[in-house]
Amino acid sequence: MRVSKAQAQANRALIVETASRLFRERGYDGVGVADLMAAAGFTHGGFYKHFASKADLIAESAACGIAKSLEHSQDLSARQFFDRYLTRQHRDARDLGCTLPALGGDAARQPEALKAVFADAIEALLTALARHDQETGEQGRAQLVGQLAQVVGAIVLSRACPDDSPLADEILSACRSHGTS
Amino acid sequence: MRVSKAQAQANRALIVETASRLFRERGYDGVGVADLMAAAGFTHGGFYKHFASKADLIAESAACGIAKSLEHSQDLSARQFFDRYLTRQHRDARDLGCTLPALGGDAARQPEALKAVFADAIEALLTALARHDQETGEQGRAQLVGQLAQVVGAIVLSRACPDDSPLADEILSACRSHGTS
DNA sequence: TGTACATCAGTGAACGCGCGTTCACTGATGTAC
DNA sequence: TGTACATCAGTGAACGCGCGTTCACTGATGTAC
Repeated sequence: MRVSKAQAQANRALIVETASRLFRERGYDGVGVADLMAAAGFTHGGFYKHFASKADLIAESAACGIAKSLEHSQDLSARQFFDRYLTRQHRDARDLGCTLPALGGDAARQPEALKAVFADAIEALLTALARHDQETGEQGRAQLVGQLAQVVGAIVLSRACPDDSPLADEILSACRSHGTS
Repeated sequence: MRVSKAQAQANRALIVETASRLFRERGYDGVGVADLMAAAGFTHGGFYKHFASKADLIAESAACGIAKSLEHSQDLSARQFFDRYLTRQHRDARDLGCTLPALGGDAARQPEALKAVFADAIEALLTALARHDQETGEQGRAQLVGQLAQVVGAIVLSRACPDDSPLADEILSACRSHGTS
């Protein structure tokens, strides 16, 4: 059942995107190669025609997830970006949300190659946010780093609380109103 | 090889403490029951004389880890606590550091019972920090929540960067100097 | 343009391995007399 | 206090299962003539 080159490339991209979503939802250890391929509509054997190993896909899916986040932030000021970041929608949609709170904790235990992807991702996000804030000007990079840390921490802590927990909502709203760091 | 009641209780506590350390370092999926029991100096079979399941131990080890953090914060002001939080030592010693950045991301994918433990932990930590800040007084709870989110996020992001990454250090120092949220 | 053949994306069975959990067993501890 | 027996913490082999990875195979695609 060979498939056209264009189709194969599209299928590969679909696998990466599916992986990015599933990993964010269930973690790197929570998604098997077979799960993942089935979710993308394939059988597991074909996986190794596209990737050398699961670790390779993990690195690629992290880059893909962050690229999507950057697209979404394209036309937002830092303030707008952080305000959307600290919503219940973002908190509750792990699979579609930012990769940093979803997998940052896991990245710490992964190979250096993946950590490099995360470092590049953080750097790219800071650059994008700084670029759209040139009008306000006074926002220093250190302040931006501090704000990013705060919103990432807020999502991590809020998600660690039970689904109906008042604390989960309090964490988000407390950081929303004190977002000027 | 029966063992005295006191010894059995001490052994149980040792298993919980060992688990708390190993989980923080390698994550819940990264430590097997056999690994864990071996690290505590036992064979794996005895595990189920102490715990009904791995999930039960996970919940208990999280509570244990946070209790240790609270002890350490006992005589510190919020400012002192956060300053120690944002050090390279803390960043590099995952196994001995705070449970929130080490396992908060994983907790999001764990059963509600564990999330309840995390929510209680966050609440207890906020209470402890507020108590020692009554002298300064002006520190509102929302501000404290914001600061906690920031330091947790800073450790998560810093650990997600490669070991020798300048960005990893920059994140910590940026949050240290802007810690007044 | 049409034909013959090599390529290779995708299939699904199979591999060794480590996981969480169970179980028959051991022998020192705790208890009843 | 001393003896006989039940208890149960800890041992280590075994269980079924799902994991990442491999492999022989299929058949449409791409290529050479």
